[in-house]
Amino acid sequence: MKKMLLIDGNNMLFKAYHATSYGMMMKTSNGIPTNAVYGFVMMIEKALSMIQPDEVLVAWDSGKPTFRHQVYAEYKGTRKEVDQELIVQMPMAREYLDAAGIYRYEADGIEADDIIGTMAKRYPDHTIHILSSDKDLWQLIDPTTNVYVMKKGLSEIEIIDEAKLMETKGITPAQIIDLKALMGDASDNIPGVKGVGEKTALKLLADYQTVDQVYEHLDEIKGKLKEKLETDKEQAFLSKMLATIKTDLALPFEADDLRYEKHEDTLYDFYAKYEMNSLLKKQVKKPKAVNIHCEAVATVSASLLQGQSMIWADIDCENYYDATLYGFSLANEQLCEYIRLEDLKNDQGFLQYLNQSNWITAQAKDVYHALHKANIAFQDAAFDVSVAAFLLDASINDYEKLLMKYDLESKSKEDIYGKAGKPKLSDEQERISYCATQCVNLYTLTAQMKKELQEKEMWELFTTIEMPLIRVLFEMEKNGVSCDLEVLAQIASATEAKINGLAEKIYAIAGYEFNINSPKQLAVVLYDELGLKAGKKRSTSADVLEKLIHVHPIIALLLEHRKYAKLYSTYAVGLSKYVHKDGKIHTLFNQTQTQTGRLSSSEPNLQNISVRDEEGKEIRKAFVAAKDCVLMSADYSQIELRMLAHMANEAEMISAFNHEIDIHTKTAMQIFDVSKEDVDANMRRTAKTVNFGIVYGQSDFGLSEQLGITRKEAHEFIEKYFASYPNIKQFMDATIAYCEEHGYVKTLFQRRRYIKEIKDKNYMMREFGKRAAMNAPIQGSAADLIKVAMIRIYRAMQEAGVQAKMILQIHDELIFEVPDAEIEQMRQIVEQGMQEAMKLSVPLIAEASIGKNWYEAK
DNA sequence: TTAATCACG
DNA sequence: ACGTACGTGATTAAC
Repeated sequence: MKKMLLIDGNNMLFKAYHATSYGMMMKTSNGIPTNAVYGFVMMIEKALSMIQPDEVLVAWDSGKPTFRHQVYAEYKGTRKEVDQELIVQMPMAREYLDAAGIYRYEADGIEADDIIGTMAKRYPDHTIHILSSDKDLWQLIDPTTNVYVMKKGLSEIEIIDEAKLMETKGITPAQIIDLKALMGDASDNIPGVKGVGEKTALKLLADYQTVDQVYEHLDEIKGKLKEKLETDKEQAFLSKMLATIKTDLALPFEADDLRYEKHEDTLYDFYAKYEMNSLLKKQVKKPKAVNIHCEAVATVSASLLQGQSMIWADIDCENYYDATLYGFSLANEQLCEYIRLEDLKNDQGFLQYLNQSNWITAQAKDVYHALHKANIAFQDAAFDVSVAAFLLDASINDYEKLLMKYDLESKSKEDIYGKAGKPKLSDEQERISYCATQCVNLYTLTAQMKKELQEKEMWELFTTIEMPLIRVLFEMEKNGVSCDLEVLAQIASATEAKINGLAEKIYAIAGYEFNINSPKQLAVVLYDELGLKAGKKRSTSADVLEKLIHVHPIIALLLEHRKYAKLYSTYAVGLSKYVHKDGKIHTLFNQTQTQTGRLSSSEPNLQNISVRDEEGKEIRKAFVAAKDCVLMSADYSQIELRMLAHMANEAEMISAFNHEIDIHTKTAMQIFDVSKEDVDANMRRTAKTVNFGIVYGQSDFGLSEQLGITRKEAHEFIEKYFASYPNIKQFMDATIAYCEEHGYVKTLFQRRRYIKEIKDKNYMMREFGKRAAMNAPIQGSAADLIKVAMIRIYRAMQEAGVQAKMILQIHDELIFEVPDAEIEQMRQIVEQGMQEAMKLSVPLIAEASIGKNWYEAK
């Protein structure tokens, strides 16, 4: 017999919401609540795996009030308000069903119960499974129909059948209607008899079976109960009618339409969109069985050393600096071989091949590091599939995701090599087989990706920027930056003392000791113990606390404590853990990480070293130049605003940059309607905030929050801004329109950022999409620009044969370690390289400065 | 593992 | 009526 699963959508979603809405609400990083949908998914997945149905239907209540609602309203007045957090998740739950390929139905004036009742009775040759916590549905139970109830939140399911119903309540399915008629059901808009609960109702039914019988024998009943029954007699019969589920609706679908099969790809996207990471991980694709013959050889066959071959480095999972290289596998369309590290060092053919810039790999930067550590010379790879995949889809930021996206065999690398920091003894045969598989994967991917990059006009970006950049980043990581552990240690101990002193004062005010680093405990102290007025949320973040700084003396102490705690743990102590034996920090520059095309830096992040705060800035004194060298820092002046002026072709702003007018002063003149002489420091500061805000697509509300002014004033500033720079307004509008049409925006170098949120049903998501669309071309083009500059400078340095080294990039800033003798030569190379990286309609200004350490070189 | 916080451009 | 600035990474607390 076929199995049909009928799900009461509203009931399940409500249940899920209330089971998950205690404490901290589950939300996406953009603030969309997802708890109810998450619970809903969990329950449905659970039911699907338990029942293994052939057909599935999720029925929803009518959006418009039904007859039952209207009747009920007469007795009870208006219905209870539903939480906004739940309402926004209703369309999301439907979105999930569509992604999962589960049939759903709703129609005006029809309730879910009646849809379920009709389907249950229409197919006596099916086994019917109903998923709902609504006891009303128990009236549908028969030998081929049972009801599943979620128990204990989301994890357990209880099955109710005829026997179970008799056992627990002592009634038959048909008597459910009578039960409801007597006891009512507030959640289901059934009034019942006032003052009669479940216990009384069950007793009456035990004696008289039905409501009709109860009233026929009313004379046998005594006292208060009799009165109650008499008073609400009409209501009891009305309730019976209301509680009776319809089983004869005309529905525009049949069992065949409900056939269910799992939709892996669309579900993956859904989970990713709403950041349901635990579900995302379970969404594994079935690996394809690939059987590749690959053996370890002493010398690589000649056929693999002609033309383009795939090369996969057999490296473990450690950070590049500590990683172990075992060997390489190579493949072309006919052949696949593996060569051990000790053998390849004697294989002249292979060593030569690596110097031909004709090889293809993935995560080339890691391969460069491995080759370098093994003392093997090499030329750049011709094609890095990891970088290519990232350009085509920025969400593909690691190799496992790449395999997943292209549906290739995926044996986890960690299974073979162990995790970073916890390597395991690997089996050579297993490694060879893994590497061979990846080589074949490279083969599959390369042709496909090359075509796609060309179609999307990103081939130039790929070959002239991203591929050459790999070498530059490799060199920077290898070079590292010297770090003075003594400076860090000094800051650590000084900071620790301040932290302890501040903590004591804070405890004295609070009246007891608590963990100041715990936002939860701190909120209790501030908003409960000290009675400070909480805003919307009981936030303890710095921007909220700053508004309270004059309200209570503890606030200033807390802010200071925070500052030093951060300084201590992240910088003074945190950085020292990354100093290698060579006295240097070797950060990672991630090329395939950000949505906009910027680099990111990690392990440690050297792109967020303190600078705005004077005491924090001291950390920069720990970043020092080698003996007889200086650090040279060169940064672009207002690169994003210049990029915006160029891309929007905004004459007024371009002219300001061409005449070397301070752009914030210029904007202040425009939005305050004053002459240059009348712009004071405060006006310039405001204009600066507006300039930045515009780049981020900020709203008047956001600007008013930022500046501490009224929303109206902020609105006027923005109006003035767009009136002064009309092409910027036009550019922003055109960018959004382009994104809405194509689903992506692009940079000067055709780098794409796909923004699926732009078409989202959810208002907040859509607004976020617009802001991201406005920002990405600007941020991304600036990222393209500095990448070009880095490559040009790297080449110029090679040509000049300097000893100087590029060591850091901080988005609009490059840092070099420069021998004293090369300072002027490098100043020329660097400034020219940055200024001439692109020809824009505004001048690009970059200035280099030097110092013995990073603090001085600014 | 996730949320809150804060450092940077 | 609602909610509100783009892009990152590290640390800590708490589940």
